[in-house]
Amino acid sequence: MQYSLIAPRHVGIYIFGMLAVSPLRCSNDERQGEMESCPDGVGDFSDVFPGGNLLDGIDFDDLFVGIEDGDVLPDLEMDPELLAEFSVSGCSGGEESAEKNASASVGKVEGNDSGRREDEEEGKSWASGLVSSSCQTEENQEILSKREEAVAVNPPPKVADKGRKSSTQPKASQGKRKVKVDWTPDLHRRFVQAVEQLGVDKAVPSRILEVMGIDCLTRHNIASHLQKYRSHRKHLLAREAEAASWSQRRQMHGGAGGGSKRDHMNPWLKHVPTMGFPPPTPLQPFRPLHVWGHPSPTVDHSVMHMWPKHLVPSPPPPWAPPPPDPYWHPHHQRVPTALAPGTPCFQQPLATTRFPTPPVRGIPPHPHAMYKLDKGSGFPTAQSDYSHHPLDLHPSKESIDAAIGDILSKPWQPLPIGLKPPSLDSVLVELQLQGISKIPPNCA
DNA sequence: ATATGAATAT
DNA sequence: TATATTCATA
Repeated sequence: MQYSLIAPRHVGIYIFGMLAVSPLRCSNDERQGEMESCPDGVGDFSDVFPGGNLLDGIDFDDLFVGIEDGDVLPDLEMDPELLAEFSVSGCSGGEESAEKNASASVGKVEGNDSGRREDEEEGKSWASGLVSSSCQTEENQEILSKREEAVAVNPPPKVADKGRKSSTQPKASQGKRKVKVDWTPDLHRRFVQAVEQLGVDKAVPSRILEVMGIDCLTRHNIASHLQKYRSHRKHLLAREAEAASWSQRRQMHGGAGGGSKRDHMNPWLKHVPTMGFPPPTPLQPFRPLHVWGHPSPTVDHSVMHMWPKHLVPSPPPPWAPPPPDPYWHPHHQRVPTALAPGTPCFQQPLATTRFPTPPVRGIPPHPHAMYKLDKGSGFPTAQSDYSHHPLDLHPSKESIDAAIGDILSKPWQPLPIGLKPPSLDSVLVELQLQGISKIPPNCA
């Protein structure tokens, strides 16, 4: 069940408000049939406030904001007729199962009541109390549902109601509250599809909206998401460029196969197999299906498989899945390293045969694959902070010393993705074998 | 007048 | 943090 943290909280808030003024509630009473949003957790406080303490979960500021809004509490008295009307007016009130259909939960009641400045969602974001509305794609597949809270109840404008902006209706009753779109994986997938179909360069909000064909979304929703998408893409491209540059430098200097003269001169190049590194493009092991960016048109979905349950590491080895992209989708991957059994995965590209085991120390195959060794357990933990500089492939003596000091004192280890990192001990042994004496005392 | 996108707010 | 809103401008 996917919630934005905001949504259920506010829902709870208004439920709380309702409880104070009205017996109307989402529970096993006679309203159950109409309040179809209940099964989704709206009425389940244990869902909303896992801690079990209702009061703790309430943001009274928001509550007061809602009350000040003036139309919140009165509207808590919902007219069953409106609900009925709601349910037949195109958006089903039923809740889809969260794991099957992406549902965009919608939470926040907008405080801004000032004059309408928007256009296209006029008449779309009519609200209803504590019900879920859902949007469907052209294929009639339920993709997005906006859950609206206890807000002003306004019947959806009927088709003939095109002449909106009836200036006679000022604002408050216009039920125009915008809702927060939860960009679920499914929704995002459609977004990316649309963007790619249009071409990344030509993809502008309005066109994307068209292509996506989800009329619950507004151009602004898209624009906001697009902004983030582009930002991420930029980030990603920079990373790949950097990785490619590393790869290139390695090729230029490393030479093939057995050590070159250079290898003798540079202890950090010893034992470095030339082809021993993953491709610059981070093909991550246990790659989750939904990642930001492009939906990998090159990925053959026929090789996609369900990771055998009995092979799913439990707990997953810390070195196996580097954070998919900590910059990007933490929301839907709250536990990036935890792989639920049955999670569809792309198979790791032959880590044991294509890449050396054990891995080579000291030279980053990918500048951002950083780990640090836990001195207690000896296990590495993934580093999501990209600010650490990778080691220079061909460092001067000084930079070697600096790097050693840096690595061992932190100690951050740049490692090939998907490979088991060396233990701290083995690093120290290696350094000693190489006659490197400058091991910071705090690492011994 | 309106769509866009960066900046900023929530 | 993710998404919404504002704001400058094209």
